[in-house]
Amino acid sequence: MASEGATDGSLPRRQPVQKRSRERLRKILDVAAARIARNGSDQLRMSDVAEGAGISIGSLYQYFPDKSAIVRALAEHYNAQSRQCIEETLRDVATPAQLEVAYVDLLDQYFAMVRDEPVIRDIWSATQTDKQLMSLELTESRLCAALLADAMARAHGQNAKKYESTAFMIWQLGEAVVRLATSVDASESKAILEGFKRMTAREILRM
Amino acid sequence: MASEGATDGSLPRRQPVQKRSRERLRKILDVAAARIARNGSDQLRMSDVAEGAGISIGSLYQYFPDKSAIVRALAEHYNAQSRQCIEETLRDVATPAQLEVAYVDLLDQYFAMVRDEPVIRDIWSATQTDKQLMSLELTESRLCAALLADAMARAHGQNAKKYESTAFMIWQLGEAVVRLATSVDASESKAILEGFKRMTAREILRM
DNA sequence: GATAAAACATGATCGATCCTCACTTTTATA
DNA sequence: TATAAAAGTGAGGATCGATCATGTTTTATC
Repeated sequence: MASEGATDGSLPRRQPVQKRSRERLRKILDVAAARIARNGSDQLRMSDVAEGAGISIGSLYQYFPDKSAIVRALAEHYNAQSRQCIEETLRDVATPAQLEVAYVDLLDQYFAMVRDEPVIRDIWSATQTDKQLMSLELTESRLCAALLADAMARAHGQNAKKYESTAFMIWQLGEAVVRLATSVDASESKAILEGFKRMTAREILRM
Repeated sequence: MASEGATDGSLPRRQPVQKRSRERLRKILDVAAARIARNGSDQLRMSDVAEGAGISIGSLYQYFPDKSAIVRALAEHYNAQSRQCIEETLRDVATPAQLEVAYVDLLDQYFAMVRDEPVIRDIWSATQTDKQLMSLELTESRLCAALLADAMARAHGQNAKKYESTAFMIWQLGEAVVRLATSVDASESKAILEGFKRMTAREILRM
C-alpha cells in the first residue's frame, strides 16, 4: 500500500520480505480502515485489528510499532492517492480561465472524496492528538499548496514565490470548508461550497 | 464558573449547595485548565486532577460524570466569555464602515485570545473526538454567526436571513484560519491573517 | 537432506487508566 | 442531639495498549 519506501524509518516496524507477510500488512491496513470507518480512529482496538486480520496481537506489533503508526500509514496512503489527482488536475493549467476551472474541479473532487471516505475525516481528527501525524499532514498540505502556487504562477506569468502564502492559506481553508461541508446537511453544504468558491476564485485570479 | 444553569442536565453531576462544594467545583476546573494548558486535553489524568484539587477520585466523579464533561465545562466557560466580547463589538454596527472595523477587530481579538490561551486549542482538538462537545461548539458557532449576520443586515439595511449562510461560512473559516495562524511562525501568521481579512472583508461588505 | 539463521507468530502478562461502589464523614435542620 | 441529606473516600473491576519469552516456519548454504 503506502509506506513501501517510508521516509520515516519507524512506520512499518519490519520490511516484509515473505509473501505471506506482505499480504498480512495489506490485510492489517484494510481491516484498520474498515474499523475506523465504522467507529472512528479513537475506537480502533489493536485486539480487534489483530482478530480481523487473522493474526495475533504480538504479530500485529511486528508490523506496526504502535497504534498511531497504523493511522499514519493510512494517512500516507490517502495522501499519495489524492496528490496524484491534484497533480493531474493542475498540470496543464496555463491561463487564468483554466486555473479557475481546475480549482473549482479540485474542490468538488475533494469534497466528494471526503464525503464518501469517512476514514479521511477520522484521520484528520487523529491529527489533533498525534504530533507526528500533524506534521506529516502539514508537510503534505504545503506540498499541495506549492502545486497550486505553481499553477497560479503559470496562469499569470509570474513567479510562484509571489503566490506561496496565499496558496497555502487557501489550501488550508479549502480543507476546513470541505470538512465543514461534510458535517452539515446537503443543501447547506452546497451553499457553503459555492460561497467559498466565489470568494476564493476571485482571490486566486488576482494577478 | 460556567454551567451553573447548564442546559445539558449531565454536566455537573451534582448541583453543589454547600460553600465548600462550590469552591471545589471551581478548583477542579482551575486545575484541569492548568493541566490541559501544560500537556493537552488527551494527557489529562483524572487522578492528577483529583490530586491537584486536593480531593479523592470518587469525589471528583461526584462533580463530573466523566472526563469529557470537565472539558465541556471549560468549553462553556470560554464560550460565554468570548460571546460577550463578540456581542459588545458588533452591537453598535450600523454602517458598512463600522462593520468592517468591527469585523477586523474581532479577528484580531480572537487570534490574540487563542494565541494566549493554549487551553482553547486543546478544547478545540477534543471537539474532534467528543460528539457532545462538537455539537456544543457547532451551536455556539451558529449563534455567533447569527450575530455577525445581524450586524451585516443592519449595515446594509437588509434582512439578516440573506446573510445567514455566508456569515456561518465565514465564521467557521475564521476559526480555522486563526487555528492555522497560531500554529505557524509569527511572520507567516501575519500574512495569513491579512490575506484572510482582505478576502473576507470584501465578501462581508457585499450587499 | 541436514543445518543454521532469519523471518514470522503466539498469547499470557504487565502497567496505565477510567470509573464504580460500598462505605464513612460532614453539614444542615428540626 | 437526632436524623437525613450532602459530600467524601479509595480499593478494586474492567479495558486496553504494549511487551517479551518462547515457539514455528521459511530461506539460504553446504
